[in-house]
Amino acid sequence: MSGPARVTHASTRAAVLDLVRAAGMISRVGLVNATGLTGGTISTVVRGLIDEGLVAETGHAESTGGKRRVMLQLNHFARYAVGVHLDDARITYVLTNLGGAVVARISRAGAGADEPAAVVARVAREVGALIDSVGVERDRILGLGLVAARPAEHHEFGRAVERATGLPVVLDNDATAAAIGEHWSGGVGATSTFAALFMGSDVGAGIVLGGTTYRGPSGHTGEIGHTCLDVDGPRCRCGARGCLEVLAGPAAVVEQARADRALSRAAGLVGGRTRAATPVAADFAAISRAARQGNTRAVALLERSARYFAAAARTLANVLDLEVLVLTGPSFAIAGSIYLPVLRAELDSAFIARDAHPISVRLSPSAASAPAIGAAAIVLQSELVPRRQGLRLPDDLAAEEPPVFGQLVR
Amino acid sequence: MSGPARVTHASTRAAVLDLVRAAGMISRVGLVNATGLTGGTISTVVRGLIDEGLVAETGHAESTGGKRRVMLQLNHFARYAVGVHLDDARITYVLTNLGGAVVARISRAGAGADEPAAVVARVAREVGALIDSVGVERDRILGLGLVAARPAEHHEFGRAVERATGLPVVLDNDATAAAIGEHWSGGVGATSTFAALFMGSDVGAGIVLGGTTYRGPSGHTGEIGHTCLDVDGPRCRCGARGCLEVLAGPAAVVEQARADRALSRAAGLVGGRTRAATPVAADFAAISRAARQGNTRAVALLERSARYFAAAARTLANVLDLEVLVLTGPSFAIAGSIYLPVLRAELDSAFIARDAHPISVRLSPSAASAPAIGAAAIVLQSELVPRRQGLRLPDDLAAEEPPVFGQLVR
DNA sequence: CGAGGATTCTTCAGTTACTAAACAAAGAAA
DNA sequence: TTTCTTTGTTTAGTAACTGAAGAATCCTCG
Repeated sequence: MSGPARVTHASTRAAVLDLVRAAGMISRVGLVNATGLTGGTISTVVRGLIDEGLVAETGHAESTGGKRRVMLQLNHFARYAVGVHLDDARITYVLTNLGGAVVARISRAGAGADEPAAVVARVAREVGALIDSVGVERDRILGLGLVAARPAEHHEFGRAVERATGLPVVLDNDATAAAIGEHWSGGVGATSTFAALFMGSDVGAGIVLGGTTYRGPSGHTGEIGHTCLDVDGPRCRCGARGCLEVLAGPAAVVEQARADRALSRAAGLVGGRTRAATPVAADFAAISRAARQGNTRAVALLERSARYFAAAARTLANVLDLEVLVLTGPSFAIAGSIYLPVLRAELDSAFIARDAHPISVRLSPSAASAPAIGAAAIVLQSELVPRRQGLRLPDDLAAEEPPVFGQLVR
Repeated sequence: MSGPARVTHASTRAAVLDLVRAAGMISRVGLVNATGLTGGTISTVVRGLIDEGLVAETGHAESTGGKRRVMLQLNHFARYAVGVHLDDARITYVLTNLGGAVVARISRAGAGADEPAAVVARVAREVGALIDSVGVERDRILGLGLVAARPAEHHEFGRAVERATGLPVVLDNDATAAAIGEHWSGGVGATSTFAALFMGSDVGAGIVLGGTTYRGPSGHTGEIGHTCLDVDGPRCRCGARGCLEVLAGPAAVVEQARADRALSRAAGLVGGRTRAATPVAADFAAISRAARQGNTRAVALLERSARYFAAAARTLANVLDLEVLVLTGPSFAIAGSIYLPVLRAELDSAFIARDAHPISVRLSPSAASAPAIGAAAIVLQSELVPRRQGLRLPDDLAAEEPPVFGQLVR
């Protein structure tokens, strides 16, 4: 069905553009070394990028004995992207520039049980406000990334948002988005193999292998919430026993805290007896606050959870031969300082490939908005990187194509 | 450093060749549909393959209203490859043709504590005998795949084998090789995402994602032996607690059986009190035999192990969104019938993406020699598939390049 | 200050791997 | 036989490279 298969100019252009972005500032010779292409090719590709206004020449480097290199930089404010993260507890909006830097950011209460149509209208309104707040022309915005825990359920919603905002919409998983956000924000090498451990209202992992995000055949990748950590443990909603989610997920932590009268009172848990609309995230935050203020029962509770997370992270690292593990998402934004040392200790002492290469465990510098930033980054990628690379391979089935994430809807 | 970056004719040629191999028999039009290339391109690529003697025209298909399709097939006996699997207990040799079909196969005792030089000489002799047994000319053999549990330790050994046999040698992990063997032998779709759960003297998993084998940045992929299944479990040699290997690996099963006097006697365990040279595999086989003959204690022991394996397999499937899981390796060749139903039940009831797509769990039809077959398949791949595809990307470090598996040494 | 080397960047002819489209060949249906 | 369908080949054209020559810029040293 779809178009030609050869690796066209488009992919080279995207690779060069991505190098310029990743490097921050680089010369044509630098691009020659980094890509393996010849100077002539780089010359023409760069000229095209400059003509489009995506890249600009910005001064010169020091001479190394001959002509000074002309330095190139991304023209950061040439294009923009919107990222929206639908969490149960909150909806986070960011507007980023071409470099993935956040230009504007707002956060509002979650949608709860509102009518879908009302939510669409609200999202469109809030996206409009976000854009207007910095006065960017609409035609400079490449699109809108919409990420959530179960993106497949938001397909129609995405279509509606597309109609309401007039922006092309890309759907994806929030954990995957968080990983892409980390990758895009630098800090992790361009070809690195890493996972973003995500904790929001639920748990997941975004996976990037050798610089390429891995989504799996049905987009259900990185379900570490259902990593088995006790074959005889309590039963999980997935049907199995002893999953990370039931043992140590945010909902489990909150439930355990609520069962502890003294802790409930000290932390001022809002959930209490009654099942409120979106209490897990709020209560988890309250427990984390209590822990940071030295409440030993809160600390013990979170450290217990962290030990389970550490075991799951180790499993993940061993299976995928990870180089980097980043903790992101709203819940890690709050409680990361408690989880981080526990995970680090586990992976330093028991990562199987540690003799071959170290594994770096760190907390995202922007954990709370990482999924939204990633959502915007996906838009940037899907606009700047070619849709499919390489040959289309068989399994010619695909009469009814499955929903594809991380690509523009329609 | 290394060569050009564009996707050259070589990769298309390899893709077409691989399609011919995978399909068994296919027409040019079939290749057009499968690749997305035009008829003209397929025409010239196929002509090249026929000229090289790798592909042959073999009759016609029924007409569908017009000219009958000329069917193409791999010229199976145009080239050969040798696969060698170094297990602690046994060394397995196979000679396969271009299609990956086993032409000759021998199996000898493991090397134990023999001198490396002696082992090299022995391997070279036995490879020679293997080749001579079917009278294939040396120059039709593409190379020798050498797979083992820790391939990095066999680098020098591989060089020596290369010198002794005169064949180019490719090193790789045995679990990865087993996965490639399964992939190559068909049964698993060309673009499928699957894992080969491997049990020999130890435990591992070979991973193929969307048709591409995943080796990780340091080749330490699929270490499911160190999947955590009990955060408070017994300590493992990797430094952690409750790893699959200590809870349910072959060595653990054998140890548990030896502690059971009645079972030891019934199964006739050779290990007994003393630590013999390579008893684990033999004893594991004895336990499996006893279980198949209805010994309830042996059955209970293996089923207990299977439950742990099932939990680890579920974790793996959930993280990678697997479509297929194949059990391979010598130990599954013997005990697969006991493990298979337990794993199947677990994944049918608790695989998180099961609503999106089914996961098929099956036993390899050639579990015992799968790693050796895979080793040969790696040679076929590394000869017929281009080294690197796409652009070489940055992280320009790599002054001292790390050892690369799955590619020819030198 | 100006020649000569070093380095960076551009230009341009040539190559490769494709596509598109016309054409030829072979069989089916009428 | 004529006409249609399908398969496969040939040919001219094109995109995206490479390689090599040349232009531009800067440094150094007499």
